Amino acid sequence: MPELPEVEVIRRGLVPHLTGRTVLNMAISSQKLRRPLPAGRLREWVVGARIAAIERRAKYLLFRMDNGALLVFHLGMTGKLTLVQSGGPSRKHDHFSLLLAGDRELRFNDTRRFGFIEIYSPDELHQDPFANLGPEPLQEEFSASYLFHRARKRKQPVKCFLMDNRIVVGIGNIYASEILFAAGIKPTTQSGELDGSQWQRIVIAGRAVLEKAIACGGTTIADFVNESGHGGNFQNHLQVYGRAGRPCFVCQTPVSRIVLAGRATYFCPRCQK
DNA sequence: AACTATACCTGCAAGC
DNA sequence: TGCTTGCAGGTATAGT
Repeated sequence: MPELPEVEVIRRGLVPHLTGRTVLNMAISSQKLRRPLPAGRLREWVVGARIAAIERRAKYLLFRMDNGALLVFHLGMTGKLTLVQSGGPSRKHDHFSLLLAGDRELRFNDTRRFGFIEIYSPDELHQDPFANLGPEPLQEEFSASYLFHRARKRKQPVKCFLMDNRIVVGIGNIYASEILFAAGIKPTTQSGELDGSQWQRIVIAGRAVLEKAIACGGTTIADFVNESGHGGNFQNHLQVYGRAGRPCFVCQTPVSRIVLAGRATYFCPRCQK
């Protein structure tokens, strides 16, 4: 479900409500998510602590607690984090909740349970838990020269390369197709064959697509909702994703659908070279 | 080493 | 109607 824009939309929505709040208690379901919930350590480091800041790294949401611990959420495919009045009815697939000062409750709901929740103590943070991740696409380090060097000699399709979080984070299956359409590059192109100006187009298109998606409140295909339970509307701006057989908005050629590394991939065979 | 297929889950739509 | 099949926004791991 959520790629970088959706996680960022949730983060921005949570910040004004949760920053500075104290966690009074928590509820944990017995079902495991992608990993088992670290119940004891969550209780130890989160209950009674105050949320000092809410950040994002890649598709991870990070809650910096005032005791120095880091609470990490990953939403997987169907994870939702919503803020509700405390004591509201629980729903199917609710797996975790934080009871907050001020009668609010943060609920983690995840149908497919591909998401997870992790907690790092201050000691564990001496080592960066995200050291294996590539740069953020909205920061300077994501540049044509960086991509050109990382892609050298690689035969991997550029779409798969952009979805590798060791190369660059936050770009998932929807935005990979959209970015390559905006850049005018065919998703099957071997990464190592792209030149500097093509990478430059990918960098520019990447930032533009992701920023516009954030401004639109994210993409809701089936079930993405923000912290208030509302969908986004970038699905109304998608150029190729999910549009197989329908005319390209630019040249009217039918949009193609192929499968790369097991994932549906959409492109315009005329606009993308 | 580089790349792809698979596994993890539930729910939904399409086809028979 | 009811069954089966395929597909879905992520990513770690196994296999070639």
